[in-house]
Amino acid sequence: MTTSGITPVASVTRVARVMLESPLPQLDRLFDYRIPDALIPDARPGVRVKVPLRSAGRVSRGYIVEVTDHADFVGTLSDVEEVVSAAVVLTPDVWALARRVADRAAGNASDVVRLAVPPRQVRVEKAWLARRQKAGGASPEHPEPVEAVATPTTNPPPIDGYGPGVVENAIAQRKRIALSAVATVRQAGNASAGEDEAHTAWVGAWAATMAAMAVHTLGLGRSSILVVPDYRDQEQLETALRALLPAEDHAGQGTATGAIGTVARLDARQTNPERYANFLACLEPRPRIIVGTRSVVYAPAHELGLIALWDEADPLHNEPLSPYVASRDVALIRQEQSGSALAFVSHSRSSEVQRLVELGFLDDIAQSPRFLPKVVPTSAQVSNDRYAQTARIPSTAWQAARTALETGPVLIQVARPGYSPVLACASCTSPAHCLVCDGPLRAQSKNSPPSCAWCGAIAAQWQCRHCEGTTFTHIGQGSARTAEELGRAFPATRVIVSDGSRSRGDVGGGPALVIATRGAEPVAAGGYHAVLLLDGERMLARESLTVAEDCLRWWSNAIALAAPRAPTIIVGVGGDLARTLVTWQQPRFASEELADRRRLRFPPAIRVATVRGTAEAVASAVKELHDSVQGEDSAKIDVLGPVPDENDFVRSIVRFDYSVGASVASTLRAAVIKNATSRRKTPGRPTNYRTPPTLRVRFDDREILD
DNA sequence: AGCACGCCGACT
DNA sequence: GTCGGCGTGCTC
Repeated sequence: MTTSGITPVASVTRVARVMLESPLPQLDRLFDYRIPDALIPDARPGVRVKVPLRSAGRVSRGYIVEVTDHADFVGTLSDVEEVVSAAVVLTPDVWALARRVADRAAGNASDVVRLAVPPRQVRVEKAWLARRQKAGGASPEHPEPVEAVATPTTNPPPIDGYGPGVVENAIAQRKRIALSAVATVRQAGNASAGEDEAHTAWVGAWAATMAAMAVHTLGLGRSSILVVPDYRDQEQLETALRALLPAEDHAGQGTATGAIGTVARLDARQTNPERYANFLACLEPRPRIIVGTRSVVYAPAHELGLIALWDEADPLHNEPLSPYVASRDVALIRQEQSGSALAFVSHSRSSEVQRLVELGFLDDIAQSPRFLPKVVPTSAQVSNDRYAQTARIPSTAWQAARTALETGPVLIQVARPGYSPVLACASCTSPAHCLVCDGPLRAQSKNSPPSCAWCGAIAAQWQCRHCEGTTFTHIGQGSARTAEELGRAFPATRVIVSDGSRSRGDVGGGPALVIATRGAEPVAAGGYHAVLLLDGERMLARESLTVAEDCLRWWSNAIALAAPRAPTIIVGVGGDLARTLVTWQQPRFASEELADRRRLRFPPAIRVATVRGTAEAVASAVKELHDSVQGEDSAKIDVLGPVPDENDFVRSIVRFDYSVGASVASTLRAAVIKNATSRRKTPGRPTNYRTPPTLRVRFDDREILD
């Protein structure tokens, strides 16, 4: 191809910068490879590749994240071995997000990318590429044509409950908001649509609000990502969306190789082909509403206009895979990178979100006009009624349930079954603690003396630390039995049970007794005519720093399933918690909770990182941490422990201010890499035995407070 | 991970 | 001399 005197264009070396799919922390950086001429058309940023690593014949999978003309690497480049597929699956913004999320949690970007990009499904991908080619002639050589923007056929309905235009403006101005959901249920769409399914069309008002927000965003030509904790919430949201969008927008859900409509979904219950088809649809250059559980927050989205999380404090938003970053934190980073609007929608208020509100980082949007559920606290004093006594229900609650059952369904919330009975002081009902180590006391069997769950000491000469009491009581004993007995107490009434294993999405509007464990309450058509929160004391007796916050969330979400003006009876809960529910002022409670955490220097007032490993590895990491902070910053970090952990490891907890988070993460990351690259043999083991990583770090673990 | 390189003890 | 044990380090 050389013409005399002219430098051939092809002589410029094309370099691919590649992220390797490897769990090794020392490989968590970009590697440069030469792109052979034959691969140049397909080797674009975002495609999957195979590249050689270290020695001939060994290949690693990875993604090209950048293509340049100059390698940073001084040395001979290896060639990219293969472009696995021309599909650009790791978009630049998702890559940037993955890198930032990994850095914040001292983890691998490739671990985050694994959450963001589902496993490749060859058939689905081929069908999608062929359809794209046919539709727009899109090809690696030609930029993808911009498809006609889908405009909603119906005008977006006003987002009501917050004053005219308030939420719409927040979306248009790309604000970050904490939005208090309206605490009742709504009928999705109008009654004429799908009459035989009329009772299934009731959803929490939050779902109607979030759906309307997404449809409004769609009207601005932008995509939304809606993140929910579980599939039951997802079903409500999809029901609400179906009511606002024409049927064709929901197309393609069952068929992995068919085209996906405006609404795409990504959740844990999908088959791999279904998930990949929906994922690929998100890559298309048209605005979509993307609905799913926690990892949907990483979905590629064309012109992202809104990220909205429902009930962000639900533990299901916490990712159980390394690097364990909760969807709230991912959303905050993604909002910053994309400049989209961001909404945390909930009934209760977490201390994390309250902190962001008090910083002025989130705008607090309250309801207007104010919708106040009718909450009635009552003592645990059991009614004189014979049936009520059998079921241990106080008279107020008993009467409310009886009255409501004449006209409609009644919800009874009980604690999770299988909860080990909690021992408490018989006179003041505060949880009983071990006199030796302060651990929780348990009764092994009915008649054995209580012993400590931590140190095993028998609590023989026990005395309550709050009052003078010396006798025990079992709190919330037998809530499973409660359900059974309620059925007998209300004969001739239909009893529906909904718990973790047998959960119901919705129930009809006729009289029925619905017994649900907290978090598994079905939506009732028209709302419940009464709600009974029976196991309050027992739920509060959990050993956790976040117990009050958790209970408020469970109770608030159940209360929000009541019909307007229908009473909620909460049994055996008084003080601030009851007042918070009666006045429906969860943010004020969260503010006090946050103030307490500041005093105690607990999250979310500060951040935490757990460092686990051999005593030497942990000590060395902690030393580097102390060395890394100078002067006044040294007061922003403190270390608890080390204390013994599982199998000869120790554990330290690092507490640090948000302002030094990046530095703490990079220091601990360096310690992890150093540990992984300089491994030593373990004495007394077979030759060539290598210890598994002897240093692990985890950021922002909520469970260390339990 | 998995493989190459290099530095000390027993050997034809 | 040098063979090969295993500890250490690197991967574009």
